[in-house]
Amino acid sequence: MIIKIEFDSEIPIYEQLKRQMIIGIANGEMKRGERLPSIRQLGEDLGINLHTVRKTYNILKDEGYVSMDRRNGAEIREVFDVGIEDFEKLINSDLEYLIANAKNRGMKEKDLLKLFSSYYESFKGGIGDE
Amino acid sequence: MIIKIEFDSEIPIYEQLKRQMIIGIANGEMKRGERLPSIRQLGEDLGINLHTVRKTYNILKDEGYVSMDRRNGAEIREVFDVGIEDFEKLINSDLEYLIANAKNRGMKEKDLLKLFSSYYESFKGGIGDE
Amino acid sequence: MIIKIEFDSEIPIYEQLKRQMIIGIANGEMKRGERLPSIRQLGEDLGINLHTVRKTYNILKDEGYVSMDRRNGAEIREVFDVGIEDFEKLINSDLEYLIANAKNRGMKEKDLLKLFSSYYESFKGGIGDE
Amino acid sequence: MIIKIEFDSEIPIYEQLKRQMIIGIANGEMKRGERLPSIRQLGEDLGINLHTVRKTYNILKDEGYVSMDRRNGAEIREVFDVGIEDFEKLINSDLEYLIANAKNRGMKEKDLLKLFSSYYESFKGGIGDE
DNA sequence: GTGGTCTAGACCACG
DNA sequence: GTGGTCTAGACCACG
Repeated sequence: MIIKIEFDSEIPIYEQLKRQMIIGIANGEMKRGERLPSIRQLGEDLGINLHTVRKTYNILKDEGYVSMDRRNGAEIREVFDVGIEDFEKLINSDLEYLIANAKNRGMKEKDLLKLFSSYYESFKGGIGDE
Repeated sequence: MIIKIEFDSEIPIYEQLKRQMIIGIANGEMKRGERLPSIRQLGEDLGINLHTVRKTYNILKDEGYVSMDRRNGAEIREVFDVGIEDFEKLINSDLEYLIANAKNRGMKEKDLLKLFSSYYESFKGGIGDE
Repeated sequence: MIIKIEFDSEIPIYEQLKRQMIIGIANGEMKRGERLPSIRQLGEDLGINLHTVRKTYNILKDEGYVSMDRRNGAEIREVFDVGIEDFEKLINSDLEYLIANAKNRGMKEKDLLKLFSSYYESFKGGIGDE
Repeated sequence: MIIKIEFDSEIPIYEQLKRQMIIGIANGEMKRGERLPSIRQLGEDLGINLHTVRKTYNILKDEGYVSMDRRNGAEIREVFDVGIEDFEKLINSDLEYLIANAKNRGMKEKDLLKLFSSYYESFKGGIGDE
């Protein structure tokens, strides 16, 4: 899986990394139970500090995506059962703003639904489709 | 239009304000050509610093939603033709992440589409529907 | 409120700090809504790094004890409504072990209950008694 | 006696093992003078490293629960007279923190006492009741 | 002035 | 070899 950090983005590095990993989980590039690279390794590969990688891993752990221990390092969890209710709140607020923006910009409901479905399509075969 | 700032949110105040105004534009609470309250007035009403309000107004101006001049203050523009290309990038990246997250959490495409349409519905009558 | 860090303890500094603050909340030395010292200030006072203090504050925030923002710094929340169910699990496992140990050591139920009540007594007037 | 290690717990394995053995002693599953399984055997049964088992045994020895020699292996001691003063310190600090947390969370003294007694009850018949 | 991010590097605990 | 803790210090975002 290819991860690309934009160093001059206003989105923090740890957040960029988190988002790309979550997308990687959705589209099947990362499987349940799969072992993640070590914090040190990934930091080196991406050219970022290991503390920044750790922060991302810890957030993914808190959100239920990842488990970590000193024996096996970090890995994708088999089930994502943590923080669902927090997620519901988040998605509602994010989605409302996103749709408002799209509508104001003149995007028709039909077109947004199409865009929407094409993303869902691109994630076929990832987690959630078994 | 009622605006509600959560002071202990992790979303910056200027961003909360921006989002709510964009939602207000989408659902018709704010019309094209409508004059916005003065920076000083709005800051006072919301109990926030006027630098913060100015920041929001400037961002809305940069994004093409608002025009500002010394005489008339700020008002909603008649056309939103600025910053479209930035918007395209943003919506694509945000939407991809949002859908990835929803899918990983076990939300079915059908249910997300429904949630999605209900938001679109709630914006009936606002800008973009004329 | 006096906080004392043992630098050669096996309990991490951030955990020592957290525990003492939670005890301070229980016994009324820290009140709901009270402002905490800034991260920098407390780090200086205790002779520890500000990142260590930040870690404690962030944990207390995650556990629902503290809210933080850039305007007011950190403060004790008015209600502690986060993470209750996690706490239930934790207390059960900790309590079982603690009691097993006490019983093995020859401590009688009566004496442990007495110790127990004396702690509860010492927290009279703190949060939870209003 | 059944021991269950959670490999993705944040509590170290040697500590999980120690706690469960101490609980087993309290509830009578392990008796005074009883011989413990060999380090190698237990490690194999639990699927953990034998260094880890050795660490637990050594700690239990240091705390006065277990005696070890080359001939008889490890066994539960007849009297637990070592490390009492350490235990006193520990229980006081742990109990204070536990009760503070419970109180802050809104748990009433009555309910905590009830929980407390139910654990004591569940240990009826173990060591400390003869 | 407040907390947040990021880097850098040392040392430690676990297994 | 893995992640965890702690320190140190720079720069930034928010208000």
